[in-house]
Amino acid sequence: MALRHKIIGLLTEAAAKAQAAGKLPAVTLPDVALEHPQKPEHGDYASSLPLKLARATRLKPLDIAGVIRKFIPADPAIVSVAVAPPGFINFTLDSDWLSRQVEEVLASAETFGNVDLGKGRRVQIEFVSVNPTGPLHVGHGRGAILGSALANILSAAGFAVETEYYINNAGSQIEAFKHSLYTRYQQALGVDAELPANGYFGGYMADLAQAIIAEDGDKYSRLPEVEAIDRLGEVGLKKMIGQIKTDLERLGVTFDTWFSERSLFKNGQYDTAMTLLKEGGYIAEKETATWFVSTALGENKDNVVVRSDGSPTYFATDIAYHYNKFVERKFDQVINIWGADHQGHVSRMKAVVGAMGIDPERLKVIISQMVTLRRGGELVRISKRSGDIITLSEVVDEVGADVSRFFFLARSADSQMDFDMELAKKESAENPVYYVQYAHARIASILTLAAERKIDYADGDVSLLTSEPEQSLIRKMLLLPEVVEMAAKSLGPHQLAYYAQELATMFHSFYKQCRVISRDDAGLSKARLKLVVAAKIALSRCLHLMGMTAPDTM
RNA sequence: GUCCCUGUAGCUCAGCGGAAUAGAGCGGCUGCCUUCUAAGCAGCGGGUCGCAGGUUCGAAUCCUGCCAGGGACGCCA
Repeated sequence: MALRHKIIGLLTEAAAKAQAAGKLPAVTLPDVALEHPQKPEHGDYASSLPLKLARATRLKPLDIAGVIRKFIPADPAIVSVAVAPPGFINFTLDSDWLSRQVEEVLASAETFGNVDLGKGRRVQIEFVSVNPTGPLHVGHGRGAILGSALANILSAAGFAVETEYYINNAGSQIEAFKHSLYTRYQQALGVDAELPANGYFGGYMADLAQAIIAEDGDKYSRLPEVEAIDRLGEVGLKKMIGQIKTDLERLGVTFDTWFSERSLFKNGQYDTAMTLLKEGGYIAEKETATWFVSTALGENKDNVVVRSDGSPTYFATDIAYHYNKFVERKFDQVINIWGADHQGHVSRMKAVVGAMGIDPERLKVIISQMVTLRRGGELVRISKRSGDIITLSEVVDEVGADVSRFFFLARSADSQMDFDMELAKKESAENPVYYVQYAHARIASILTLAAERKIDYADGDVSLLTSEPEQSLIRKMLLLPEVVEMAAKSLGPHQLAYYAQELATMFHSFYKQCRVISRDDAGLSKARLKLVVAAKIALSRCLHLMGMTAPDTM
């Protein structure tokens, strides 16, 4: 069990025992707040529980703290429990216990940092899900990286995670794509043709047409137009999806499932979902269209699900899709990562989930805010319709996958961000990405030297690790499980990026102050080798959870 | 007009289930390479936490209003 929970447990029990013994009024206990104090002299963990109890019990916080402290049993991990004004209870970890944790980290190896928050519950994370009508740009990259890191974190937190890309391959945008492609195809073959007004004007469409001509020649031009548009369009879609997949793989983003929107119509789930809503009384006909009456659920307005021409809207298929997620596939929890332009969709989606009899709390939507791409001071437009577009893969070409990932992960999804490629490249020498990876490489280098000198440190005695730099490094390492838990609970992968930097700082500082491989003190060398291996585990876990590489040389 | 996100150090951002002198990186200024990678370390300087009220023993954190920036309000997706 994580240390943090253990201490919370000690406090809760102590307060309850104090109440049972009549030393503390039997008021309802609040949730125990436990934090890491800023000042080292305040210990490793501090609780303000006495302060919170002061009003209800009408006692002085310091007195409450004194009473609770008496009921906290001795624990091997804790050397002291101190009462401090205005009413804190401070816990300081035992130095021997800390040293011994190095062995624990080594024993857990690649599972170090894992926690059992999820208890095997099934979580689906759906992200990116861009219409396959054009290449990915930076904004999509942000969602992709966020989603894949979150998937890693939730797995580490004990959830059974499945990642998914929802392919919107039905609907009017797809029709526009097919028409645009057909036009470009004709043009490439020397036929006079004009793009539809709602078409895709990007240069990549002409490239796509050329690529298809290179493979299949002009065979689609010999078909009747309607059939040609469809057959050609399908080939184009397949190629587009393939390109998206490749771009994502370059960033280390993969999916367990590529889910087809069309399948919802083939297997009848679309009809089932609509029937379900109809039976619930949430469907109404008005103005020749069919509406989901979201106003009945407190929404601002109703939404069309079936247009006057009988075709379903995007919202309608999304309803069916969520029916599929919750009812057919029975995910305990579903997380959707959407771009900022979809935020208006969140509340009605939750409303509709509730209308289908599913607890809306099981659906979490993360809105990743806009990314503006810059080159120095210059803004780069990323519109898909206009020809002027910097694709995600171009960004990855320039700054690399690791840097891209770290830059996106170092910000919470809530805040808009500028992605300045100039800066990402220019700063590369002083980059936090390299700072963290460098720590890992330095350890690898130490281990190489140890191997060259044939040092066997299996019998290293970790109890020798008592100095301040050593203990600080251990303390920081031991926070990884807490960070994983926090990041999983708050769905905030950025916390890992900050922690990784702090951990690297502790290592670099230790490295400067403590010579690991020394001819003078073989015993200490062996102990420190163990420490360094443990730190390497913690660092590489961090980097891997973020989907980054942990290089041995730099 | 309604709704969502943001406003913290020169810049980019953490912190926002309230609590002990507000943090990091970059940039600026000082020092530090005979031994495991200086892509490093140690230190200095830098803040009315957008503004105004309110709740509280205690607010960057919670509530209300306002201001500023971005986004959404389609029988597009």
